[in-house]
Amino acid sequence: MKKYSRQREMILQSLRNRVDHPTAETLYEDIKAKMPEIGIATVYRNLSDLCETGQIVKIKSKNGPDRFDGNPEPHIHFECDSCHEIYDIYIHDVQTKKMDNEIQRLAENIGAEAERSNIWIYGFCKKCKLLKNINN
Amino acid sequence: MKKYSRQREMILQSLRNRVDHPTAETLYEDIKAKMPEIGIATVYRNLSDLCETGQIVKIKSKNGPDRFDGNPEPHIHFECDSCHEIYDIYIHDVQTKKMDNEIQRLAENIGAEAERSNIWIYGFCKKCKLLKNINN
DNA sequence: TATAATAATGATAATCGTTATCAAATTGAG
DNA sequence: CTCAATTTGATAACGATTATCATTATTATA
Repeated sequence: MKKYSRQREMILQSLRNRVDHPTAETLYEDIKAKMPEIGIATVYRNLSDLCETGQIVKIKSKNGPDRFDGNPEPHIHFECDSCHEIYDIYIHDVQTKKMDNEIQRLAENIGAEAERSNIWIYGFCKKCKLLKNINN
Repeated sequence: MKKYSRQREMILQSLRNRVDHPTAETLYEDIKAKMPEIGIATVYRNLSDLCETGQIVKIKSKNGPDRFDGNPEPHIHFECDSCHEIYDIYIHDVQTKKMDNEIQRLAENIGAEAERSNIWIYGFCKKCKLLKNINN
């Protein structure tokens, strides 16, 4: 039976209080400020647990260590080709439903049943797009 | 200046001759049968090179080592929740264009410019869907 | 509230996938 | 064919993550 732990709660809250998608290491350093006795293994262990219960989401980075997303609600990720920052894109229900239908039809192409989907978009973020235009 | 190598060619062809998405290790074992002197470092090195030139694509697996896809043409990946097999979904030009427009609009939500996108669908593949129905 | 069972922790060793190093072999321009 | 540049294969090193395990924290129950 699963027991409460101060550390797990702290890890969850720390992640939820951020808008970015930190690595386990970043989160560890962050938490050590408030909870100096915490160990890195505890951070990895709980991040895994929280993923399994669906409270957070693990993100496989193109290169470098895994990242974590404190928002389990389905949304789209955008990664900038220039600054490599990851942004969330939220869409309204109508758009979501449309997207889901499209996804479902795509799965049917191979006789499969779609449960979830994961969409990544790559390109230039607002900031880097502007910088690019200034320098040209 | 880039030079030809028997090994790189063998790695590319071996990957292209498969319909699955093998790990570097699997590919290495596969190639050793025909080219016993090849080293694992050569496989990793060339897979990286081939990715950089866009001839193949690296796939970040949810857990376990990276996988490689010999088909650089844009397509959608489906991963089965039950057997974890990865399937390709190809879509026709009309569907692709529609999808691209949708992606472009999504990026505009955060003021970004979409260059590429990557879509993963999860659920039950044809085979596992059938098995599930039989057992219930 | 005290006890006891069980789960979680933190330190650190071990593991895994991948990359770096480097002497020897291969490739290709002249 | 020669020679410079690139690639190779063996293996050491690395970084991220997981496993181990004695100690500590949590919680059900007396």
